[in-house]
Amino acid sequence: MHKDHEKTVNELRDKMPDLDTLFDLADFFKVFGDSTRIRIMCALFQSELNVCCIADILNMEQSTISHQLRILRQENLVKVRRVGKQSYYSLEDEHIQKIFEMGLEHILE
Amino acid sequence: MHKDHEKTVNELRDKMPDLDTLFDLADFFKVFGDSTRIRIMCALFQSELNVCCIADILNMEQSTISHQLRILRQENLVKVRRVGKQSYYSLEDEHIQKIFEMGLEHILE
DNA sequence: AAAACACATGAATAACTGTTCATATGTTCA
DNA sequence: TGAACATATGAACAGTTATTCATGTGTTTT
Repeated sequence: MHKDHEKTVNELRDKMPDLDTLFDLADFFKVFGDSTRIRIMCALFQSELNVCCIADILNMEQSTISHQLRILRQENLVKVRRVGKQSYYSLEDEHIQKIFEMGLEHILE
Repeated sequence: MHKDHEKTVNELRDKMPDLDTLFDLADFFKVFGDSTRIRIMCALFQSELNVCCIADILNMEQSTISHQLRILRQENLVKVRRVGKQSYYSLEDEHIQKIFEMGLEHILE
């Protein structure tokens, strides 16, 4: 390894975001990397929905949906509104839809 | 389950993208969901780099980087340019940086 | 109060994923 | 041609993750 190489490496490394930030970012995208969660988010683009409704739409078990909603909650992608027996879920903000759409653009090229 | 509920469920289901598309989308985001790959992409935002250079920047083994670059290649996120012994990697398009930045925006809120 | 309902959650399991080690491929240079 | 170098790749292993089943919590209804 020459001096030049070493210099470039150090410069590039310094310009990168904190390691912690990049770890958090990976964790954030990890949430988008599962088809069940993607489908849940996709359903929520249209309207607020309760758990059993989501389970019906995706044709999956209520337990599965609940588990995945917990993960979406933990990463602040969805919020809950409790009304009696039911929990109504909706998207936290519109970043999510934009990221979703950019991904869609990419794969449809 | 009442009629109304069933109707809503069917309507929402119909408005969603194909299941195949959503699977592909999840696979696409899966690539962003690993810190090593995120760091590789992040390094490539700045300039084209060869494998050992990336390994140096991230302070990881060459083999690890090669394996992850293969995954990035398979999802069309990076492209390679061979020059003699070296393989120079760069980002396929600027969607990637936008998605990256949107994710960053979200987690820094 | 008891039954019915909506949802959450812990444990178990099966499948997947990232890293490492060893090694193979292909290129340059002496 | 042979040694050195850059990269790629297969196999193995450890760690992670999604789903299912069983059950718990909390709310409504009768």
